[in-house]
Amino acid sequence: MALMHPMSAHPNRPVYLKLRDQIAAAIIDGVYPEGAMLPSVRALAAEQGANPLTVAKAYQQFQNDGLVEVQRGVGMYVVRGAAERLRAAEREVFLREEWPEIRSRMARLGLDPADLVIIS
Amino acid sequence: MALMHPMSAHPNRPVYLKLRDQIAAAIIDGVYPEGAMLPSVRALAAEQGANPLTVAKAYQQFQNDGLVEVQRGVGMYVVRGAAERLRAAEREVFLREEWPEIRSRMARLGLDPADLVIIS
DNA sequence: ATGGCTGTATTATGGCACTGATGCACCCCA
DNA sequence: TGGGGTGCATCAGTGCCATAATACAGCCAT
Repeated sequence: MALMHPMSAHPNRPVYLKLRDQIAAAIIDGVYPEGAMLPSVRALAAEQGANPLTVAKAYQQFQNDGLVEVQRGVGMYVVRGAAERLRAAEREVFLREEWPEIRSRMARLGLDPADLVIIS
Repeated sequence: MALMHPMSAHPNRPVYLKLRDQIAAAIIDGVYPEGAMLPSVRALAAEQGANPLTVAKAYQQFQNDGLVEVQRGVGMYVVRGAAERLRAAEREVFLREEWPEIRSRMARLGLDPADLVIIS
């Protein structure tokens, strides 16, 4: 039988959002440490097979949030405390918006988080 | 600070997908018991403030999966065993595709499912 | 100072998903 | 045999996304 939730998240999630999530994860994980320079829009675009403008759109949100600092003509740098602020913000959103839905969904499916902790 | 995941889960989730999830939940929960007729596309559209076609698109997937039976000119009916098949299928997808991502995401955020079981 | 790297602004274009309005085919019941 | 209820097909419109081609402004090492 065909699956029912081919995409509970989003199948056709916009590229610039995927990039944003990926970069955010990299910052939190320390792949791009504080003070380090992010890959240039052109470099990351080439690496990811995307358009430089699309990468710029992903970067845009980070400077809006003050997580990266732009030095025109030089590059974009991860500000101090960015990783922690990012993680705190994500955690906040996760607990408030995502986790309740996940819980009720699991309940409906007859699953219990306690049981799944062991598995993975 | 602006949040990071304005739509990590579903901000702009298409209406027809929201409806599909909602209907699937209703079937699993027995709101629409086996053998019962689903609300007509027009009725549900009016109730949800959506377009009849959008509702039809949501229903479409259920007939593709053989979970509902169509009687032209009459209505759509929930087939026998639909709830259980639906729940099994959803559970399969959840465990295989969603849960791993949730786990790694929680790990990145410094969260542990075991701790959150108590909260909610 | 010049070439090469940064990010950024502008404009245009194609594609695709979502939504909407209308009309048709079908079935049941009075 | 009508009338009102089904689902369904077609066509059109709208908006977002992604791409593209340029061009500009700033910085730096050679």
